[in-house]
Amino acid sequence: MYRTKNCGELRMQHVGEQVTLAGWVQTVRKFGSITFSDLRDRYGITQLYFNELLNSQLDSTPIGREYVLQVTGKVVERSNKNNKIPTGEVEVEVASFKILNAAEVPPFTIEENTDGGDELRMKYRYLDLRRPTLRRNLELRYKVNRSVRNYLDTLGFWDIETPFLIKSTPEGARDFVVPSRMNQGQFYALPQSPQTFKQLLMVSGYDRYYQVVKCFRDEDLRADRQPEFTQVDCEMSFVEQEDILNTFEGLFKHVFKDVKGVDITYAFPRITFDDAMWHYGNDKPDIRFEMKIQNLKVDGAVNCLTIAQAIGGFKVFDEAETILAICVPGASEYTRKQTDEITEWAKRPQIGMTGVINIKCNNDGTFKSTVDKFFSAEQQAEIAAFCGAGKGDLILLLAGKETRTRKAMSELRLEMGNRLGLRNHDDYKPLWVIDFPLFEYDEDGNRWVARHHPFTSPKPEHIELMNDLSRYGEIKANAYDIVLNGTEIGGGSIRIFQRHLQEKMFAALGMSKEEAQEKFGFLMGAFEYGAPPHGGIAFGFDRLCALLGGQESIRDFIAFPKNNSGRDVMLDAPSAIDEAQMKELGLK
RNA sequence: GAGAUCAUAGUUCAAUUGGUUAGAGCACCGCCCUGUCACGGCGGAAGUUGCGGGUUCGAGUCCCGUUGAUCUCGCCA
Repeated sequence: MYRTKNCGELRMQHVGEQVTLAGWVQTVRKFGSITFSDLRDRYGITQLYFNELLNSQLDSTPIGREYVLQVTGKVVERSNKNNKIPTGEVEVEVASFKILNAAEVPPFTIEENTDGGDELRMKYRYLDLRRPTLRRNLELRYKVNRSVRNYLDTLGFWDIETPFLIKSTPEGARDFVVPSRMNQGQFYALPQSPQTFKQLLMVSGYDRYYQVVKCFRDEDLRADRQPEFTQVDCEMSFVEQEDILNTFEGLFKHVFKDVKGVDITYAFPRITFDDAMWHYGNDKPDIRFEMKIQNLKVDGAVNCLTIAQAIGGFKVFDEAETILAICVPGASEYTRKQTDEITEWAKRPQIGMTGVINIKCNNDGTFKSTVDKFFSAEQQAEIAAFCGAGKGDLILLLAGKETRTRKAMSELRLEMGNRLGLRNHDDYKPLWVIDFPLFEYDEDGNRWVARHHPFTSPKPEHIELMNDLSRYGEIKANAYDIVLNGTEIGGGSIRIFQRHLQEKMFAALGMSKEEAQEKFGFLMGAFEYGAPPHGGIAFGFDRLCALLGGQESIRDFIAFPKNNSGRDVMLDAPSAIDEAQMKELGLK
């Protein structure tokens, strides 16, 4: 046995015991004739004490950072205790030690706060993973995983694996493909999700299925996106939307309680997609703070009369399709510099507005705005009243095309939430967004596409509208997202389970009968052999872990992540393959 | 496909309007040190300023190109 105890477990109660530890040398502190060293493993850090005798051995066999060391000695009470670490009351007085493996000097410090940059840490990921920060993240991930499995197991869900080498489909994200050697010139695709398989499992009668499973999408990346990522994929039969929302709301409450000790006792708020867009400008509202969007004018229709009554006419407002406002509480004292900063922020190409109008509702009841020329004090008071602004508040207005302006206002709201410190990551405010549109119009492709995916069922009362192309935009789906603190962490739908409706759906998406048969014949065939009503949901597992860990980036919650360009900088993948391999695969 | 920011010692950063021999912290190496735990003291080594071109008497600094990184928009059913 290499060790009798680990580096995190020794306490006062162990004083006097003879122990053997094995781990990595974190630091060496030499004092002439005695030496202290910290030994680290996954469980913690234990101080080693080399007395005068042992110290001379260190001269002949020196130890350095990250050496793998085995020591045997007696646990003793420290004369100077360290209350910063759990083992800080004791130390091991080394009687003998053995270097199990020497180590090069690592390229960055392996401590709580490393001095290494992202790229370097990725290249030496196995070293970065020794740091307590990363270790805690992966531990959290494991606990979330276990908690999810425990909950679903209790409810009788079965974990069933589905294949990774599958067929490429045209809809949705770009597929990763894998050439087939035995079928030259043909390719498998890696699944974007196990969607069709889990539906087939429902047809097979496995009415409660889940899987913690890798999914693959060949799209451009972000801090919270990886080319391969993990989903908690679930599906149930003989359920309605209500059953699914209740079941998985329960899952979230369980995980929050289990992993974070957070008790959410109330029912998650539910908000329709339309309301979310109207009040927050997006379909994943951050409801940790209010600051709801005020719709002064939308698609040319004026809701706040005053804004159409500018003195001598105000071109910016008159010509705008949409005018939106938010009321920033307690910000009326913002300086010119601060409001300019906000304007500059809105003018960045990613936001794309030409400016931000502000009205300061001063504490003395007066108004000061960038549009004093166009609106009298009384008129500004009316606008303030419409926006629900009181003394001391700052109203920010954006005007322009509906889509762009709403999107920009959504971003501005979040930005102001950040500036005011209203987005505390310890504050968990989950909600359901429901009643998503079934279709959305794809401007580039000049066609209607499925907003969720083509297996999503329209609301029964809206099926009729599928016969009228001009009303596609009105059709709502039995689709829902779960949103946490402004991030979509899961989404799902009640599925289509009848062949005729599925055919109708494919036709609505502009797919010919032949094409639908070729791509999804297996699914429609299955629907002819007794498919039960079913529906499900999938959660972005990496994102959920990052949120629970209070971080933006999912990378440090994945043991071996890829960088911004989808590269594994440790392996240096992807890479070229040799000529012979190419030939064998029929690629050359 | 696009925008922003960045690239200088092992590492994290600095270097004034373009001006002497490119500096500092940490890490590393050597010597000293019996209670440290961010140990301390003294000394030392360490650089093709990502790469290629240009402007200039002179470029880490300005310009063009290129490669890579981070964040974002498009994209991600």
